[in-house]
Amino acid sequence: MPEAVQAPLRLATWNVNSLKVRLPQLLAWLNTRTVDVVCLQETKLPDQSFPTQELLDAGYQCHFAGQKTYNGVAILLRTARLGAADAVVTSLPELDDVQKRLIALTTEGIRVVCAYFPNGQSVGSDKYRYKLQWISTLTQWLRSELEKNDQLALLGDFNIAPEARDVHDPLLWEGQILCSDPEREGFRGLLALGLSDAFRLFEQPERSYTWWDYQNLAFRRKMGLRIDHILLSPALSKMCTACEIDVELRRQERPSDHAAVVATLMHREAKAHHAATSKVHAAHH
DNA sequence: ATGGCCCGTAGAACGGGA
Repeated sequence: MPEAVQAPLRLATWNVNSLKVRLPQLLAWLNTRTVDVVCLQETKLPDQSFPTQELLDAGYQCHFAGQKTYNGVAILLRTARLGAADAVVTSLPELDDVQKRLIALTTEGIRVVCAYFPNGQSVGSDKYRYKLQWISTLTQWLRSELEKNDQLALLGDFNIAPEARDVHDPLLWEGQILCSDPEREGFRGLLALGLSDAFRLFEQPERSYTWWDYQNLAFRRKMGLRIDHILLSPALSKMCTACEIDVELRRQERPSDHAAVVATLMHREAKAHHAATSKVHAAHH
């Protein structure tokens, strides 16, 4: 009797740019996609205003760290698939920060870290220095988290376009905020912890981006940046079978300026079964 | 050719986003 094939686990990240405005879209999205872990950024809601009941009705338990007007992060867990969350933290332990930019929890043995990196505003500004400091603090904290958890996923709005191919016009953006060398070094520092950029584990279409300016018909003209990412520890990278940007969210009426990124994880047995099934299909064509 | 947004907090513009 073959072992039952476990369904894939889907992890997603989406900067909603106000959860109050985007809640109907989020609920519709959750209804049509099977995503098990959903990381949200820029909820812009104090905790008492978080739509816990609506999301519970939609099948998700909520963990969040919010504030009025700015920032705010959340992790939603699909209750039909995932049990209770452990070891929830709502800030970087080493950083005394009023800005709500991080939440982490453990579910099914996976350490899920949801991050909203500072934007930085402009290179050389106070906000830029804060951004670099924040990234450095995150990196140090993740180093210790990885010692305790070999299954770790870092998802969120990194506000960093790692390479030229992640930018619609690399010359225009060269050295600018989101693309400067120190920011990109920060991104590489995260990879140096052993994390992999899930999106780049696979062949991807050219001009794949996750953010487009609301102005200048940027979305239609494919003038975007890839700044939202899913980074996976080696143990999870091995299980990753797909990573995609969901641009449908950006096509809708009154969209967030960000698209979602979704990664699929399968256990080895399931992956082997999947590969075998694909071969059978291929043989038929 | 140029510039054109959106959100929250306001209760009119403005700061922030990226």
